[in-house]
Amino acid sequence: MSDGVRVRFAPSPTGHLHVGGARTALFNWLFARHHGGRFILRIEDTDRSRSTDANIDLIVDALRWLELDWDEGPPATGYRQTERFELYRAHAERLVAAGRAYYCDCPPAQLDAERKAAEARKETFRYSGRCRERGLAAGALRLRIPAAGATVVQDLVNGPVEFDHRQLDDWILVRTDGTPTYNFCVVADDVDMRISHVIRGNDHLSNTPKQVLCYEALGYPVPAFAHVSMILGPDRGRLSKRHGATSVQAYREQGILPSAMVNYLVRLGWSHGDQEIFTRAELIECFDIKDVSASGAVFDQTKLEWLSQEYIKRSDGARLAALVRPFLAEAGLTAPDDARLAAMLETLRERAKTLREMVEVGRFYFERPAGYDEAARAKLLTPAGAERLGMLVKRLQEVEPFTAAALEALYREMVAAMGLKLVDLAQLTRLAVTGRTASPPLFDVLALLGRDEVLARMRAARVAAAA
RNA sequence: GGCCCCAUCGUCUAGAGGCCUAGGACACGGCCCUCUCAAGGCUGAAACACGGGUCCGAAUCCCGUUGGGGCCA
Repeated sequence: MSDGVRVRFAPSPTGHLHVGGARTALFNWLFARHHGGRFILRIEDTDRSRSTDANIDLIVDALRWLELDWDEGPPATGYRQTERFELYRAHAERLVAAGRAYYCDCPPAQLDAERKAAEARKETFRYSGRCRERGLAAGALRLRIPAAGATVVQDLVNGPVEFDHRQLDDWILVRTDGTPTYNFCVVADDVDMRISHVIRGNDHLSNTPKQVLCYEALGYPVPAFAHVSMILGPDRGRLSKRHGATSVQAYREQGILPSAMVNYLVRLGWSHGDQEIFTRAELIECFDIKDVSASGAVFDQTKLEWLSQEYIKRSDGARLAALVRPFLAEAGLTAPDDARLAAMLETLRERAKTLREMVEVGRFYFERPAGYDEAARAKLLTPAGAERLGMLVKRLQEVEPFTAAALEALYREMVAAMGLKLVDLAQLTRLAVTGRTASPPLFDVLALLGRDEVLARMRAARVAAAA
C-alpha cells in the first residue's frame, strides 16, 4: 500500500537558492537517502510574475553543486506547477462535487470591511460563510471547514500543535479568475506525488491546519510533517541580504567547498552528539529528523569558513587543483601543469579558508611579485640586504640539488658562518621571492619555483634594494 | 492585533529529573612548537532569559512573564 518514503523540495523560482532553502533541501535529501526513499524536486512557479526559467537554472545549479541529486523532477516535465493546472482543476471539481467546497461571490470591498471590523474587535478575521449555502456556480472557490473543534498537526519536530477552528476560515482554493492558491496547489501536488513526509520551513506551520483540512476533504491520508526552524541573521531576525550573502551561489563564488557548505548547513539545527565533521556517508547513516532542533539558528560565516578550511586540509593536491583552477583563471593567473599545481597547493592547504583565499595567498607561485611589502622593504631591502642577496644568488646558482632539504642545509650553513639566525636570511629571501613577509615554508617555495625563477626574483630584489 | 513556534557560553550545540562543580565546536586570550604565516598541541575566560510551582531532587516537567521569530491581512 505504501510507497515508502517520498519527500520533496519545492522551491519558488523567484530568486537564487537561499541557504535556508538549501538546508531544507538537504534535510529532505538526507531523509530520503537514509530511508532509501525518493527525493523529488518540484518547482512552485504559480507566481508567474516573479518566476523565471533563469532562476530555475540557478536553483538546479546550486543543488547540483551541493550534490543533492533528485530522483524525480526537472528536466522531466510535469514537475512545475504551471504544467499542472489540470490537476488543480480536477481536484477543485472533486471538492465541489463532494460538497466540500463552494463558490463565493462576495465583493472584495465587503470582505475588506469585514476584515477591518474584525480587527477593530481585536479578533482574527474569519470569512462569514455567507455564501456557504447559496449553491453558486461561479466565483471564488472556498473550502468548507468545520466551525467547531480543532485540527492537530502532528509535527515530527515540534510535536503536536493544535489549531482551534475558530481561528480558521473557509479559505479560498481557487480565485475568481480561476487561478488556484498556493495552499491548494501544495496539497494537490503532495497528494498527487504521494509525498509521505513534508519537511519544510517553520514559516509554513501556520498554514498546515488549512492544508490538513484540505487533505481530509479530498479524502486522502495526511502526510507526516516536519517543520524545521529558520536560519537567522546575527540580529536574530530572518536572514536577509542586509546581513550579507544569502545565496548558495555567493558562497560558491567565495570559494567555500561544497562539502563544507553541506556540513555547515546540516549542523545548523541538527546534531549528532559532539561530532562536527561528517562524511556524506556518515550523514546519510546518522541523519534523523528527530534530532532536528525546533529553535532558530544564527548563520555564522566564521564557522562555515572554519569548516571550509577543514575540508581543504583534508583534500589532496589533485583534488584542490581541480577546484582551484576556475579561481586561478578568474584571477587572470596562468596555472602550471597538474602535478606542479598540486604540489604548490599542498603548501597552501593549511593557509586558506576558501579557494579564493588560496589563490590570493599563493599568488606568488603564479606571477612575480608586483612589489614588496612596504614595512619589510624598508627594513630588509637595504644596501646590507643587497649585499646578502648577492651572496645568496651566488650560492643558489651552484647548490645541488635544488631541493627543499639541500636549500635548508645551505641556508643553515650560511647563517652559521655569518653569525646570523636563520630568520635573518629567510625573511630576506621570502620578501625577495614572494614580495611578502608570510608564505608557506620558504625552502618548499624555492624548490617549487625552481632555480631560474628564484634567481631572477632575487636579482630583481637586489636591484630594488640597491636603488 | 489574533493565532502559532522558539528560548543552554558571543555563535552552533550536548543535555530526554539525580551521571552537570553544565560537555563539545567556532570565535577570543595565554603558553608551547617554529625560517614567516598558518596548521598543530596544551590551556583560560564564557551559558541553563526571568518568576512561580511539581518533586527528596529541575537546564531537564507544568504555569506565567519577558524576549525573538513566523503566519494571517
